[in-house]
Amino acid sequence: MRSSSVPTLQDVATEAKVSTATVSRALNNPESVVQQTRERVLDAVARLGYSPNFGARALAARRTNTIGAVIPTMENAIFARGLQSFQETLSKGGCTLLVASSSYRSDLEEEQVRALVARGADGLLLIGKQRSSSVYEFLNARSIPYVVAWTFQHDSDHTYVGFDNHAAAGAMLQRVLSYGHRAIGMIAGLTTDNDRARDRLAGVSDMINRHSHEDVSLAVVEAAYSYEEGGKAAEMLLSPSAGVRPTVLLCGNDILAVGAIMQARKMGFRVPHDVSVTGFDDIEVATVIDPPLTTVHVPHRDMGGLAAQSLLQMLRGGKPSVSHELTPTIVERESLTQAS
Amino acid sequence: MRSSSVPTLQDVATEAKVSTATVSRALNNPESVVQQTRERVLDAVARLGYSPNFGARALAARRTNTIGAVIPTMENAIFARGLQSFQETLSKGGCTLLVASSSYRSDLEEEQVRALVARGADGLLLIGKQRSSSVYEFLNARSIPYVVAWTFQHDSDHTYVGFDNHAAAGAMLQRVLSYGHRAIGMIAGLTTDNDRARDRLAGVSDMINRHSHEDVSLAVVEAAYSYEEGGKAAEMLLSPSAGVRPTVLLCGNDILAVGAIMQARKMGFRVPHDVSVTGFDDIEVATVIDPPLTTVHVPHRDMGGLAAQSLLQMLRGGKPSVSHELTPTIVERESLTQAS
DNA sequence: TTGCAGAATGCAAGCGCTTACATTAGATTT
DNA sequence: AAATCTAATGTAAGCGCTTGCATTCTGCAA
Repeated sequence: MRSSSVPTLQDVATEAKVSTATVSRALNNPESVVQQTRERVLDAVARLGYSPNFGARALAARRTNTIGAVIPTMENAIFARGLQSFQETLSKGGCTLLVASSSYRSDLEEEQVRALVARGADGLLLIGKQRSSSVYEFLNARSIPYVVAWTFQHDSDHTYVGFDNHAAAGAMLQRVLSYGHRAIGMIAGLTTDNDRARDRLAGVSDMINRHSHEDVSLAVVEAAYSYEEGGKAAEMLLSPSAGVRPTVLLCGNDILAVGAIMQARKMGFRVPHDVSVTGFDDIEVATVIDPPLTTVHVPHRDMGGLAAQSLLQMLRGGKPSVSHELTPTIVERESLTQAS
Repeated sequence: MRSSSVPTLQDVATEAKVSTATVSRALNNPESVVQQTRERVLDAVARLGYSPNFGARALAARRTNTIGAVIPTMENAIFARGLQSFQETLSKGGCTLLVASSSYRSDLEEEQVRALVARGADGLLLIGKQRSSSVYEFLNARSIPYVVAWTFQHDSDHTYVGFDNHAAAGAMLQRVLSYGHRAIGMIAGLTTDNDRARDRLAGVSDMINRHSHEDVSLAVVEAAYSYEEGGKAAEMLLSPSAGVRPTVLLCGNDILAVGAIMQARKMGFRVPHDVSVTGFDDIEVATVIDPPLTTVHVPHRDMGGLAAQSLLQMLRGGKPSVSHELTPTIVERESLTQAS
């Protein structure tokens, strides 16, 4: 072994008095090597402190056992749970996860996709359905499998593992209506470059149109996904100057909802007595805030797990995986009550 | 170009009618190639949709321009801000960030360190000072530079970019005492495998010992870093069966503090009137919760930026970087008031 | 025109690993 | 004991890129 340097496969081979091929096999495919040899090799590995060179391995094997995920943000918990189970399932399948974030910008997303692929990602997890077709072309040209999650679409060329944001938001609106609310405020996520936010907003407004005979009003404010922005949006909707004051604030996700609740309180409103608030996602904070949030529960863990399984399967079998549609449910806690 | 396959450097070279060396230079070192050639090459790259193979590049160049970071968790916002600016600075320096998480377990941390290095990380960001010396040995044997962040230690062999958790927590305790509190409750983070949590706890209790003549009482509960656990801990400390009821809850971080505030409310206490609560970190939620949290502000962004700079410098110059000690400050908002 | 320095480019040797194929050793049969 | 088969191991050819060194251009001075 060249002193002062990192040990290579060759060094291990010399140390164990076998060929590099045998070392490689002993490491990657242990049962193809006889017990005694295997021990000699592992011994040498330990003695030398060898660890394989990822680049070389990737180069030679033409695969990296790495899956990439491009998520919009790591800054809040929205994607954490789903990603966590995605990762767990992947790792059971012998794959590592590489995460990149796009900051909700599709140009950055494309860049990150390329970066992950350049780093050798064998497959990709993409969030949401809105992106330039060049991303798909790029991936297809390299026959890199991918799964689109957090959303769902019928009759598509792509593999989806997600749910219908439009329908789920519509269902929540119906629930809200059933509580007697007619003055609706909605705090939507920024709809630019975010089809989930857009679908949720559309789900609500489409459903309102269906109930138009009931004289329902809708005021919408868009807000970036942070507590603070949620609060600001709530302030706009609840301030006296804003016309008819909503009796309920439907929020595009739980972060916004929590921000809204806190702001409503600061303004002297009691939640839900004076104003109801609903969320979307059902992340941890939804159960902790006072009042506990009535929200749309998204089966994030299932979604992550299924997405990973699909990807793994596409990697192994090469067969085009089928889409999975999950169904969110409404979790009633205490932040939604009868219109006052 | 072999049809149906991903284009390689060779393909680009052929297409541009130059050698592979020239293509490589045109891409990595543009000024070493004459304008006209460069254009021909870039043209060919675009036409072919070429993107370089990371593994091959790493193998040949013996560097990846990748920095790894092993953080305890991605699940909450504690590390988000610091990591964000770490990333930004890195990317200005032409490096990519690879993140792995250790789940607050040092065996996993070691594993992740090896994984990142195997993936070709040129340098590493480590959180906290507690880890097996074999990690350092491993890194040193491979001469991989690393920076230890989120903590600080004088006279150490390692490069630290962080702050003195012990002192900061002590300072907060002093502030609390100055508000007249004598019955102190502390909700500490889990101290196993977490030196920051341990230092903060020790900072508080050491400071109390210094004030022992003032008859100060301290009750401690440890809790995992989640709103819910923070709430449970608060419940234990505030329940009537727990002996003398604390008039203030010092929390190991803001997440715990928010959980504690919410729980205190549920139990019918007014915050801060009946019980004060303090946090640590000053993450976004601290400003949004009601009442806004009095907490220790940690200069996360500076810390991340400095850590990245140090690493970059060690990578370039090879010179051992110096440690940086940052000073947290106490931000007074509304959750801490006079003892009742 | 010739010579020459310096810039631009090409050549080719690896980087550390995997894997098809060749070889050898052991077990089994005749 | 020879022949045959199979399992274990070795040989060596790349994988796609970078880079030291050799070669070929330039432009300019002599």
